Amino acid sequence: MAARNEKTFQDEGLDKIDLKILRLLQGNGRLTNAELADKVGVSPATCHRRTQRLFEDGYVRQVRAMVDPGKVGRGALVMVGVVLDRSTPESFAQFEKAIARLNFVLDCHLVAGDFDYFLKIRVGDMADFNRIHGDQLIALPGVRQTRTFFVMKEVVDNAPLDF
Amino acid sequence: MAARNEKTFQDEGLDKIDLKILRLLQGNGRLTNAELADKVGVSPATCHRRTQRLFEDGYVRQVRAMVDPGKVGRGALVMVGVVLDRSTPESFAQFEKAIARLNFVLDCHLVAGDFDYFLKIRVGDMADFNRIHGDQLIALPGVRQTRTFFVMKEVVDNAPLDF
DNA sequence: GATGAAATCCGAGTCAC
DNA sequence: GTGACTCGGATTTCATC
Repeated sequence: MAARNEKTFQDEGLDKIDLKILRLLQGNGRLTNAELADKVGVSPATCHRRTQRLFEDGYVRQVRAMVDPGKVGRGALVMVGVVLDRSTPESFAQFEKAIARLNFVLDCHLVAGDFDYFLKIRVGDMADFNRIHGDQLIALPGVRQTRTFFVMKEVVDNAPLDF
Repeated sequence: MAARNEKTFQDEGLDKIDLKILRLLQGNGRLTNAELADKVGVSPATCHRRTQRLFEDGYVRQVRAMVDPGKVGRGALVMVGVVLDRSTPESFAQFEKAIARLNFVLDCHLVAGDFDYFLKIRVGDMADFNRIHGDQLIALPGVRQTRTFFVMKEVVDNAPLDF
Protein backbone atom coordinates (compact mmCIF):
# COMPACT_ATOMS: atom_id res chain seq x y z
CA MET A 1 0.00 0.00 0.00
CA ALA A 2 1.25 3.42 -0.88
CA ALA A 3 2.32 5.74 1.90
CA ARG A 4 -0.25 8.39 2.73
CA ASN A 5 0.40 11.98 3.45
CA GLU A 6 -2.27 13.57 5.61
CA LYS A 7 -1.95 16.78 3.66
CA THR A 8 -3.51 15.12 0.67
CA PHE A 9 -6.65 14.03 2.46
CA GLN A 10 -8.76 15.99 0.07
CA ASP A 11 -7.52 13.67 -2.63
CA GLU A 12 -8.51 10.55 -0.78
CA GLY A 13 -12.10 10.91 -1.78
CA LEU A 14 -13.27 13.86 0.30
CA ASP A 15 -14.70 16.71 -1.69
CA LYS A 16 -16.17 19.99 -0.47
CA ILE A 17 -19.51 18.39 0.25
CA ASP A 18 -18.03 15.58 2.33
CA LEU A 19 -16.00 18.05 4.35
CA LYS A 20 -19.07 20.16 4.96
CA ILE A 21 -21.00 17.12 6.16
CA LEU A 22 -18.18 16.15 8.49
CA ARG A 23 -17.93 19.64 9.95
CA LEU A 24 -21.68 19.92 10.46
CA LEU A 25 -21.91 16.50 12.11
CA GLN A 26 -18.98 17.31 14.33
CA GLY A 27 -20.85 20.40 15.47
CA ASN A 28 -24.13 18.56 15.92
CA GLY A 29 -24.30 14.80 15.58
CA ARG A 30 -28.08 14.84 15.93
CA LEU A 31 -28.76 16.71 12.73
CA THR A 32 -31.33 14.80 10.72
CA ASN A 33 -30.43 13.81 7.21
CA ALA A 34 -33.02 16.28 5.96
CA GLU A 35 -31.46 19.19 7.87
CA LEU A 36 -28.01 18.14 6.81
CA ALA A 37 -29.03 17.95 3.16
CA ASP A 38 -30.55 21.40 3.37
CA LYS A 39 -27.48 22.99 4.96
CA VAL A 40 -25.10 21.27 2.57
CA GLY A 41 -27.20 22.07 -0.47
CA VAL A 42 -27.81 18.61 -1.90
CA SER A 43 -30.82 16.34 -2.02
CA PRO A 44 -31.61 14.17 1.03
CA ALA A 45 -30.88 11.02 -0.95
CA THR A 46 -27.45 12.22 -1.96
CA CYS A 47 -26.70 13.46 1.51
CA HIS A 48 -27.72 10.12 2.94
CA ARG A 49 -25.38 8.19 0.66
CA ARG A 50 -22.51 10.59 1.37
CA THR A 51 -22.97 10.39 5.09
CA GLN A 52 -23.23 6.62 5.03
CA ARG A 53 -19.96 6.38 3.18
CA LEU A 54 -18.24 8.68 5.66
CA PHE A 55 -19.27 6.33 8.44
CA GLU A 56 -18.44 3.14 6.57
CA ASP A 57 -15.02 4.37 5.55
CA GLY A 58 -14.16 5.41 9.08
CA TYR A 59 -14.07 9.15 8.67
CA VAL A 60 -16.49 9.28 11.56
CA ARG A 61 -15.32 6.94 14.27
CA GLN A 62 -18.43 7.29 16.38
CA VAL A 63 -21.09 9.73 17.45
CA ARG A 64 -20.93 10.50 21.12
CA ALA A 65 -23.11 12.38 23.57
CA MET A 66 -20.65 14.59 25.46
CA VAL A 67 -21.74 14.34 29.07
CA ASP A 68 -20.95 17.22 31.42
CA PRO A 69 -18.25 15.72 33.66
CA GLY A 70 -19.12 17.85 36.68
CA LYS A 71 -22.74 16.71 36.58
CA VAL A 72 -21.86 13.03 36.86
CA GLY A 73 -19.28 13.30 39.60
CA ARG A 74 -16.16 13.65 37.46
CA GLY A 75 -15.48 17.32 37.96
CA ALA A 76 -11.77 17.06 38.79
CA LEU A 77 -9.19 16.92 36.02
CA VAL A 78 -5.56 15.91 36.53
CA MET A 79 -2.63 15.64 34.16
CA VAL A 80 0.07 13.14 35.11
CA GLY A 81 3.54 12.67 33.66
CA VAL A 82 4.91 9.15 34.03
CA VAL A 83 8.49 7.87 33.89
CA LEU A 84 9.13 4.14 33.63
CA ASP A 85 12.01 2.19 35.15
CA ARG A 86 13.23 0.85 31.87
CA SER A 87 12.70 1.95 28.29
CA THR A 88 12.26 -1.47 26.77
CA PRO A 89 9.48 -2.48 24.42
CA GLU A 90 8.28 -5.05 26.94
CA SER A 91 8.14 -2.44 29.66
CA PHE A 92 6.09 -0.11 27.47
CA ALA A 93 3.76 -2.89 26.36
CA GLN A 94 3.10 -3.99 29.91
CA PHE A 95 2.36 -0.47 31.04
CA GLU A 96 0.00 0.21 28.14
CA LYS A 97 -1.86 -2.99 28.72
CA ALA A 98 -2.42 -2.11 32.35
CA ILE A 99 -3.45 1.47 31.58
CA ALA A 100 -6.18 0.35 29.21
CA ARG A 101 -8.09 -1.12 32.15
CA LEU A 102 -8.20 2.09 34.15
CA ASN A 103 -11.43 3.75 33.15
CA PHE A 104 -10.62 7.07 34.81
CA VAL A 105 -7.80 7.57 32.26
CA LEU A 106 -9.12 9.65 29.38
CA ASP A 107 -5.83 10.06 27.52
CA CYS A 108 -2.59 8.11 27.62
CA HIS A 109 0.11 9.11 25.18
CA LEU A 110 3.66 7.91 24.72
CA VAL A 111 5.74 11.05 24.32
CA ALA A 112 9.26 12.14 23.49
CA GLY A 113 10.87 14.24 26.19
CA ASP A 114 11.29 14.22 29.95
CA PHE A 115 8.43 11.80 30.48
CA ASP A 116 7.55 8.49 28.95
CA TYR A 117 3.77 8.93 29.12
CA PHE A 118 1.28 11.69 29.69
CA LEU A 119 -2.06 10.86 31.24
CA LYS A 120 -5.26 12.85 31.42
CA ILE A 121 -7.44 11.68 34.28
CA ARG A 122 -10.94 12.54 35.49
CA VAL A 123 -12.09 11.85 39.02
CA GLY A 124 -14.57 13.25 41.49
CA ASP A 125 -12.23 15.37 43.55
CA MET A 126 -8.70 15.67 44.85
CA ALA A 127 -9.26 13.09 47.57
CA ASP A 128 -10.36 10.64 44.89
CA PHE A 129 -7.22 11.30 42.97
CA ASN A 130 -4.93 10.86 45.93
CA ARG A 131 -6.47 7.50 46.66
CA ILE A 132 -6.24 6.42 43.03
CA HIS A 133 -2.69 7.69 42.73
CA GLY A 134 -1.57 5.63 45.71
CA ASP A 135 -3.67 2.56 44.89
CA GLN A 136 -3.47 2.31 41.14
CA LEU A 137 -1.07 4.68 39.40
CA ILE A 138 2.20 4.10 41.23
CA ALA A 139 1.27 0.43 41.34
CA LEU A 140 1.29 0.18 37.54
CA PRO A 141 3.98 -2.10 36.12
CA GLY A 142 7.38 -0.46 35.70
CA VAL A 143 6.49 2.99 36.98
CA ARG A 144 9.52 4.77 38.42
CA GLN A 145 7.91 8.11 39.16
CA THR A 146 4.92 10.26 38.40
CA ARG A 147 4.49 14.00 38.37
CA THR A 148 1.02 15.32 39.05
CA PHE A 149 -0.43 18.53 37.61
CA PHE A 150 -3.81 19.37 39.09
CA VAL A 151 -5.94 21.33 36.69
CA MET A 152 -7.07 24.54 38.35
CA LYS A 153 -9.04 25.86 35.42
CA GLU A 154 -10.22 24.20 32.23
CA VAL A 155 -9.76 26.92 29.64
CA VAL A 156 -10.42 24.71 26.63
CA ASP A 157 -11.40 21.06 26.95
CA ASN A 158 -11.80 18.78 24.01
CA ALA A 159 -12.31 21.41 21.35
CA PRO A 160 -13.66 20.14 18.04
CA LEU A 161 -11.19 19.38 15.28
CA ASP A 162 -10.51 22.20 12.87
CA PHE A 163 -10.09 20.91 9.35
CA MET B 1 -29.20 27.79 46.37
CA ALA B 2 -27.51 25.09 48.37
CA ALA B 3 -23.92 24.17 47.60
CA ARG B 4 -23.62 21.11 45.42
CA ASN B 5 -21.31 18.22 45.91
CA GLU B 6 -20.61 16.26 42.75
CA LYS B 7 -20.64 13.04 44.70
CA THR B 8 -24.34 13.46 45.24
CA PHE B 9 -25.16 13.76 41.57
CA GLN B 10 -27.56 10.90 41.81
CA ASP B 11 -29.59 13.04 44.15
CA GLU B 12 -29.77 15.95 41.77
CA GLY B 13 -32.49 14.35 39.78
CA LEU B 14 -30.68 11.53 38.02
CA ASP B 15 -32.13 8.13 38.68
CA LYS B 16 -31.07 4.76 37.31
CA ILE B 17 -32.97 5.31 34.08
CA ASP B 18 -31.39 8.70 33.42
CA LEU B 19 -27.92 7.30 34.02
CA LYS B 20 -28.61 4.43 31.68
CA ILE B 21 -29.76 6.83 28.97
CA LEU B 22 -26.64 8.96 29.42
CA ARG B 23 -24.34 5.95 29.22
CA LEU B 24 -26.05 4.57 26.15
CA LEU B 25 -25.99 7.91 24.35
CA GLN B 26 -22.35 8.39 25.23
CA GLY B 27 -21.65 5.04 23.64
CA ASN B 28 -23.77 5.75 20.58
CA GLY B 29 -25.28 9.17 20.06
CA ARG B 30 -27.19 7.97 17.00
CA LEU B 31 -29.45 5.56 18.86
CA THR B 32 -33.04 6.23 17.91
CA ASN B 33 -35.46 7.03 20.64
CA ALA B 34 -37.18 3.72 19.95
CA GLU B 35 -33.96 1.73 20.38
CA LEU B 36 -33.07 3.70 23.48
CA ALA B 37 -36.49 3.10 25.02
CA ASP B 38 -36.17 -0.61 24.32
CA LYS B 39 -32.71 -0.91 25.86
CA VAL B 40 -33.66 1.15 28.90
CA GLY B 41 -36.95 -0.64 29.40
CA VAL B 42 -39.42 2.23 29.28
CA SER B 43 -41.93 3.41 26.72
CA PRO B 44 -40.77 5.57 23.82
CA ALA B 45 -42.79 8.48 25.18
CA THR B 46 -41.14 8.32 28.58
CA CYS B 47 -37.71 7.84 27.08
CA HIS B 48 -38.23 10.84 24.86
CA ARG B 49 -39.21 13.04 27.77
CA ARG B 50 -36.29 11.83 29.87
CA THR B 51 -33.78 12.37 27.10
CA GLN B 52 -35.11 15.81 26.33
CA ARG B 53 -34.68 16.82 29.96
CA LEU B 54 -31.10 15.54 30.02
CA PHE B 55 -30.33 17.82 27.08
CA GLU B 56 -32.23 20.82 28.40
CA ASP B 57 -30.64 20.60 31.82
CA GLY B 58 -27.14 20.40 30.36
CA TYR B 59 -26.25 16.83 31.31
CA VAL B 60 -25.47 16.34 27.64
CA ARG B 61 -23.49 19.30 26.38
CA GLN B 62 -23.63 18.26 22.75
CA VAL B 63 -23.63 15.26 20.49
CA ARG B 64 -20.54 15.15 18.35
CA ALA B 65 -19.42 13.08 15.41
CA MET B 66 -15.86 12.08 16.33
CA VAL B 67 -13.88 12.55 13.13
CA ASP B 68 -10.76 10.46 12.60
CA PRO B 69 -7.97 13.05 12.95
CA GLY B 70 -5.57 11.25 10.65
CA LYS B 71 -8.12 11.17 7.85
CA VAL B 72 -8.57 14.93 7.79
CA GLY B 73 -4.92 15.89 7.97
CA ARG B 74 -4.58 16.23 11.75
CA GLY B 75 -2.65 13.08 12.45
CA ALA B 76 0.06 14.62 14.63
CA LEU B 77 -0.53 15.15 18.32
CA VAL B 78 1.66 17.33 20.52
CA MET B 79 1.54 18.16 24.22
CA VAL B 80 3.03 21.50 25.21
CA GLY B 81 3.84 22.82 28.67
CA VAL B 82 3.81 26.62 28.91
CA VAL B 83 5.40 28.93 31.47
CA LEU B 84 4.40 32.58 31.57
CA ASP B 85 6.61 35.55 32.41
CA ARG B 86 4.47 36.71 35.26
CA SER B 87 1.85 34.98 37.36
CA THR B 88 -0.62 37.82 37.51
CA PRO B 89 -4.33 37.51 36.84
CA GLU B 90 -3.98 39.93 33.93
CA SER B 91 -1.21 37.84 32.44
CA PHE B 92 -3.31 34.69 32.69
CA ALA B 93 -6.38 36.36 31.29
CA GLN B 94 -4.51 37.72 28.30
CA PHE B 95 -2.97 34.36 27.54
CA GLU B 96 -6.29 32.55 27.78
CA LYS B 97 -7.99 35.04 25.54
CA ALA B 98 -5.32 34.56 22.89
CA ILE B 99 -5.37 30.78 23.17
CA ALA B 100 -9.09 30.60 22.51
CA ARG B 101 -8.49 31.82 18.97
CA LEU B 102 -6.05 29.05 18.07
CA ASN B 103 -8.16 26.34 16.55
CA PHE B 104 -5.41 23.73 16.58
CA VAL B 105 -5.49 23.78 20.41
CA LEU B 106 -7.74 20.97 21.61
CA ASP B 107 -7.05 21.36 25.32
CA CYS B 108 -5.70 24.24 27.38
CA HIS B 109 -5.61 23.80 31.12
CA LEU B 110 -4.24 25.99 33.88
CA VAL B 111 -2.31 23.65 36.15
CA ALA B 112 -0.51 23.63 39.48
CA GLY B 113 3.13 22.56 39.20
CA ASP B 114 6.15 23.30 37.06
CA PHE B 115 4.08 24.71 34.23
CA ASP B 116 1.37 27.31 34.08
CA TYR B 117 -0.57 25.72 31.23
CA PHE B 118 -0.75 22.43 29.43
CA LEU B 119 -1.81 22.38 25.81
CA LYS B 120 -2.93 19.51 23.62
CA ILE B 121 -2.46 20.36 19.97
CA ARG B 122 -3.34 18.62 16.72
CA VAL B 123 -1.60 19.42 13.46
CA GLY B 124 -0.78 17.70 10.22
CA ASP B 125 2.79 16.77 10.93
CA MET B 126 5.95 17.80 12.74
CA ALA B 127 6.79 20.45 10.17
CA ASP B 128 3.39 21.99 10.72
CA PHE B 129 4.01 22.08 14.42
CA ASN B 130 7.40 23.67 14.10
CA ARG B 131 5.97 26.44 12.00
CA ILE B 132 3.06 26.96 14.38
CA HIS B 133 5.35 26.87 17.37
CA GLY B 134 7.55 29.59 15.98
CA ASP B 135 4.74 31.68 14.50
CA GLN B 136 2.00 31.41 17.05
CA LEU B 137 2.86 29.70 20.30
CA ILE B 138 5.96 31.55 21.46
CA ALA B 139 4.34 34.72 20.15
CA LEU B 140 1.45 34.38 22.61
CA PRO B 141 1.27 37.17 25.20
CA GLY B 142 3.46 36.66 28.25
CA VAL B 143 4.98 33.32 27.26
CA ARG B 144 8.40 32.84 28.81
CA GLN B 145 9.07 29.31 27.64
CA THR B 146 7.43 26.23 26.23
CA ARG B 147 8.32 22.59 26.47
CA THR B 148 7.21 20.34 23.66
CA PHE B 149 6.33 16.66 24.01
CA PHE B 150 5.70 15.02 20.67
CA VAL B 151 3.28 12.15 20.94
CA MET B 152 4.86 9.04 19.48
CA LYS B 153 1.93 6.73 20.13
CA GLU B 154 -1.66 7.43 21.09
CA VAL B 155 -2.43 4.65 23.52
CA VAL B 156 -5.78 6.05 24.68
CA ASP B 157 -7.27 9.19 23.20
CA ASN B 158 -10.44 10.75 24.47
CA ALA B 159 -11.88 7.73 26.25
CA PRO B 160 -15.55 8.00 27.22
CA LEU B 161 -16.41 9.11 30.74
CA ASP B 162 -16.92 6.33 33.24
CA PHE B 163 -19.72 7.18 35.64
C1' DG C 1 -46.06 14.25 38.65
C1' DA C 2 -44.89 10.63 35.87
C1' DT C 3 -46.33 6.90 32.90
C1' DG C 4 -47.70 4.34 28.62
C1' DA C 5 -51.03 3.75 24.56
C1' DA C 6 -52.50 5.62 20.58
C1' DA C 7 -52.59 8.86 16.76
C1' DT C 8 -50.34 12.02 13.68
C1' DC C 9 -46.58 13.75 11.25
C1' DC C 10 -42.20 13.71 9.26
C1' DG C 11 -37.78 11.80 8.08
C1' DA C 12 -34.96 7.55 6.84
C1' DG C 13 -33.99 4.54 3.52
C1' DT C 14 -34.77 2.61 -1.14
C1' DC C 15 -36.39 2.64 -5.65
C1' DA C 16 -36.41 3.93 -10.67
C1' DC C 17 -34.77 7.36 -13.52
C1' DG D 1 -27.32 13.22 -8.51
C1' DT D 2 -32.56 13.84 -8.23
C1' DG D 3 -37.46 12.89 -7.21
C1' DA D 4 -40.92 9.90 -5.41
C1' DC D 5 -42.66 6.35 -2.60
C1' DT D 6 -43.04 3.43 1.59
C1' DC D 7 -42.16 2.27 6.18
C1' DG D 8 -40.94 3.24 10.72
C1' DG D 9 -39.70 6.41 14.26
C1' DA D 10 -40.28 11.10 16.46
C1' DT D 11 -43.31 13.78 18.86
C1' DT D 12 -47.81 15.09 20.88
C1' DT D 13 -52.07 14.12 23.05
C1' DC D 14 -54.58 12.01 26.38
C1' DA D 15 -56.29 8.76 29.76
C1' DT D 16 -54.54 6.59 33.85
C1' DC D 17 -52.34 5.59 38.17
